[in-house]
Amino acid sequence: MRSGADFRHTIRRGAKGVQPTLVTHVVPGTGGHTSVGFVVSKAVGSAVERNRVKRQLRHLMRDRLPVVPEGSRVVVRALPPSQGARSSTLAQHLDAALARSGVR
RNA sequence: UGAGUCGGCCGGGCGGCCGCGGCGCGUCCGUCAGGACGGGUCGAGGAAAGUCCGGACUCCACAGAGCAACGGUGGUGGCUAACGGCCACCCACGGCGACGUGCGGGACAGUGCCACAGAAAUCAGACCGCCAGCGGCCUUUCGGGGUGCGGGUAAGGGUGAAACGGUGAGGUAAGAGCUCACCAGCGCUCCGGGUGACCGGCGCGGCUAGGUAAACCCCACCGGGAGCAAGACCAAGAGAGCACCAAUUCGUUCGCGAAGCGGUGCUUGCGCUGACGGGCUGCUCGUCCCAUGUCAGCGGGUAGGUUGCACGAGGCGUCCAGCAAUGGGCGUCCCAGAUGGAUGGUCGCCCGGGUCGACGGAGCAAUCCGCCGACCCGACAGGAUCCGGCUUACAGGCCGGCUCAUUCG
Repeated sequence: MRSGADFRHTIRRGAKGVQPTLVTHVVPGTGGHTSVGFVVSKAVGSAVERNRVKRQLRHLMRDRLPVVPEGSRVVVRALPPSQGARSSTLAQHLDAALARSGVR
């Protein structure tokens, strides 16, 4: 996901899943390709720390693409506690948040 | 061996599995666009950071020029595209020393300021003290002493960051560069050395001069403005109303009626361009741009895409010139170009450091060395047009030069 409009639409209309380190927004089955975006604000940390979190989430989300309905739009927002978190922790929270957002 | 100082460099490594961005290649599929798979190659830093200086590049303005204003820089010589940077040297200060620090032009061009303390803070200054004289009073051992008044005195005391040179001698009522000798310091002439800042020396002068210019100011030198969201190209898009013409479509009683792509004209809105009048940091000649008004002409706007954009003040090696900064020759290499922004995720082993414990060795001991194990830690920090600097942040480690102290030879 690349355009600001897609991000805005998904965050406003998507089903929310809230966890300590992240929040997911999912709009299922709008047709076309499945798209995923990440939002890591400056509150999370410096550029180095934000990139690290974004890379962890990108790899975790890649493994979960098969369980997301085809054509969905997903936005993962990282919260400040995600700074320095282990990938295993982020994985747990991502699974739980996606479940609350109606995936699976 | 210990203490110190300066410079240079590195800033985790290897492997398994799963992945990412750019650019070539091959095979296959496809309606041209393109897609799939395989393989190759390149893919963050010493600070990529802060955005503080300097440039390249681009646009705007400019015949441009002078003065003024404003901003910046400030020992000398060199280096550089340039710099407020770097190198070497000078001077001052600190250190035994290696070395470090410097916001290093001018305080006889002028103006201002110098708190508190102190009597007095810059054409300085009599509070105490010292001194002789004078008159009154008190006292007297008849020498004088005390007190008071005006006067002389900058040697002494005290205040201060700073009090108008220092030491000695002469001199004097007491003193004073008042005079002399030496020393310090200031100015000037001359001689020698150096490209220069400046250094060394002979002589003379008047005897003595405070600080502050990151206070105003003076002097010398430098400076047009905005910035890659610069700029260029392309795609898409390009208002409303009225009138007329009208491709085409629909209906038709074949007369025509309705809708209307597109075009023309008028009105209005918005934007752009030009002219007039007016305004530009001030002035002069001159010129251009712009808010608004009038007139004329044109049609846009918008971070959509492409480009700018990565062969460069380039990296590495070597030789030469130079104390060095740096420059030159030769050879060799191609080395990030993303745009919600790639260079990674995870696991294992190793490496480095710290703490604790066991064992062995040396020693009277504190302790040191070796080896093994467990646990913990591995920093600061992510390109966004590019380059040269500066500044700031940084776990830990490596290499080298030099200095001082001690011991031994």
